[in-house]
Amino acid sequence: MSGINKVILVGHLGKDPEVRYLEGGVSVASFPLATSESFNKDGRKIEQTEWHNIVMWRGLADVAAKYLQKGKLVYIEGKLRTRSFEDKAGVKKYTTEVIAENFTILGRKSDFENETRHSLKSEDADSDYDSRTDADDLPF
Amino acid sequence: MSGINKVILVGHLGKDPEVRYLEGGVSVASFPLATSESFNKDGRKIEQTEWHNIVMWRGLADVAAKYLQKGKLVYIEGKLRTRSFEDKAGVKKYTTEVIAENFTILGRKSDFENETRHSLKSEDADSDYDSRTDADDLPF
Amino acid sequence: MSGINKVILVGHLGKDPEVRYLEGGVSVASFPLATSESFNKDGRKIEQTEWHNIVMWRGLADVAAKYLQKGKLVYIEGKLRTRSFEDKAGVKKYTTEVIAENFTILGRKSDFENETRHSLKSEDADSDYDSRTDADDLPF
Amino acid sequence: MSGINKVILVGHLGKDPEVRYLEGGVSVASFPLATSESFNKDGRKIEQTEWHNIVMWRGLADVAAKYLQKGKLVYIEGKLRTRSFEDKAGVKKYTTEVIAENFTILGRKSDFENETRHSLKSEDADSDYDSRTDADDLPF
DNA sequence: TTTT
DNA sequence: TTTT
Repeated sequence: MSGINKVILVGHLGKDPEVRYLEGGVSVASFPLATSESFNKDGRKIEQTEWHNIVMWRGLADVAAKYLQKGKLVYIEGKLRTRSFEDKAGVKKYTTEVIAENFTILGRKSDFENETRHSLKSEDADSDYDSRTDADDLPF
Repeated sequence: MSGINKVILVGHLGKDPEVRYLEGGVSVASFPLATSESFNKDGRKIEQTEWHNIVMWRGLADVAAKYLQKGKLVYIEGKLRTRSFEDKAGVKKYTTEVIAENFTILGRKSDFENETRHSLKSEDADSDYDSRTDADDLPF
Repeated sequence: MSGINKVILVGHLGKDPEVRYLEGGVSVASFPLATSESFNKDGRKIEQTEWHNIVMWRGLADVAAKYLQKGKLVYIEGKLRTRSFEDKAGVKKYTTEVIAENFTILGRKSDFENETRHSLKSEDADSDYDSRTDADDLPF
Repeated sequence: MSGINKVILVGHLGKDPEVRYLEGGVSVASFPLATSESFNKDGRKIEQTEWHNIVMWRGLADVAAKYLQKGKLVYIEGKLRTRSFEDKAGVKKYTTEVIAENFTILGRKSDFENETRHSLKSEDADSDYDSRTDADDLPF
C-alpha cells in the first residue's frame, strides 16, 4: 500500500487520438506521445525521442477526441500501467501505458480557443467505482 | 525537442537490486518496485499493485547496491524508456523501464543509518556523454 | 493560460492539523510540514529543513483532521498560492501556502489503520465551483 | 530527514531575468513566472494567475540570462525555499521562492534556436558544496 | 514545529 | 516480487 505512481510528460502527439467505445458506451482514447531530449555528445547535438502510449478514459477521452490532434504540444499527468495481451499469433505480450489523469494543451496561441485544464478520474472500463466526470473541469 | 519525461514513484522493492558490470566497468542495477493503490469498490477495499522495472546506472547503481534491499520503501525519480530485445526464442519484445535519476529511502528509523539523497546523472552504458558521478550526493 | 503549478512534498507534520470552519460550514485544515535534506559539506553532514504551510479544504480537510497527526510522514501533492493579509498591526504581508489536492500517508505500519489515498478537488472557500468531494477516495 | 521538496511549473516569464553577481563571481538570476489556470464558475470562464519568484544560481543563471526573456513559456523544476529579509523600513519579512534546478523552454519553434535542457545543481551562494556546473547539459 |  |  501507500504507493505513488505518477508520470509527468510534455510532448507532441504522434497521431490523432483514436477513440473506441466499449460495452456500456465507455469511451477510450489512445495515441502515441513523443518526448524528445537533446544533449551534447562529443560536441555534436544528439536528439533522442521516447514514445509513450497514452490512454484516456471516459470524459477525458471525449475531451481529448475534441481538442487534441497530431502535432499538438501537451502536458500530461497520469500513472503507469503494464498489462498483458495476446498478439495475433496468440503469443502473450506486455505493454506499458500511461493512463492519463489530466492534461493541458501547451503551445501556440492559435491552439488555445479552449484553454481549460482537463481532468478526469478514470479507471479500467470494467470497473465503475469512479465513472463520473469532473464536469467542472470540462470546457463546456 | 522540448520534451519532459518524468516519473515519480514511491513504493517497495520486490527484490534486492541485481547488479551487473558492463565492459568498461560500468555498473547497472535493476530491481522491481511495487506501487500499490487502494480504493473502495462496492463498499469493499480493493488493493491494486503495479510493478515497475527500475534501472540505475553507474554511481547510482553502486549506491543502490549498498543501501537498497527487498522490502524497503523508496522515493524514485526518473524517466521512461522503452527498448526492444530478443527473447530466448529470438522473438523481438519490448520492455518499458524507469531509468532512475535519483532516489531517497523513506520509512522506518532502522532504515536510516544513511540518510543522504542519492542522485546521479546516468545514461546508456555505451554512451559516455554523462559518465561522471554527482559525488557530493554520495554518502561517502 | 496553459500553466502548470504543481508541488510534490514528502515530509513530517510539525503539528497536528488545525481545523477552522468558515461560513457555510466549509472546513479548512492547515499545518506546517517539514521537508529535510541532507548533504555533505566539507566532510560534515549538514541537514537543512524547509517548512511549508499546508492548507486543505473541505472533505480533504476532514480526512486530514481524522488521519494526520504531528510527526506523521506524508506525501502531499498540491499547488502554490501566495496571498496577502494584514497582520495585527495592520501591515500588509504575504504568505505562500501549498494548497493540497491529495495526500498519502507513508511510513510505519502503525500509521496504517487506514490506507486509502485521499483526494479532493478544493478551492477558496468563497467560491463554489468545485465544492463536491471525491467521495470514492474517502475511507468511509 | 528523508524529505522531498519538488516544484514543477509551466508558465510565462513576467520580466526578463535579472542577474546579479555575488562576491566570488557567483551569478544569481531571478524573475517572476506566471502560471494561469482557467475554470468555469457559474458558467463564466475565470482565469486565475499565480506569480512565482524564480531564482537560479551559477551556470543555470547564466543560461537563463542568455536564453530566457519576458513572455517565453518554460517548464521549471525546482524546490521551495522560504527566507527572511529586512525591508527598507527594517521590518522582518518572509518570501518564498522557487530555487530552480533545471528548465526547458517550451513553445514556438522560433524560440528554439537552442533546445537543450538546462540543468544545474545549485545552492546558496555562501556554500560551495555543490558549485560545479552540469556542463554536459549546457548548450555550448 | 517534524523526522532521522 | 513488495508493503499495509
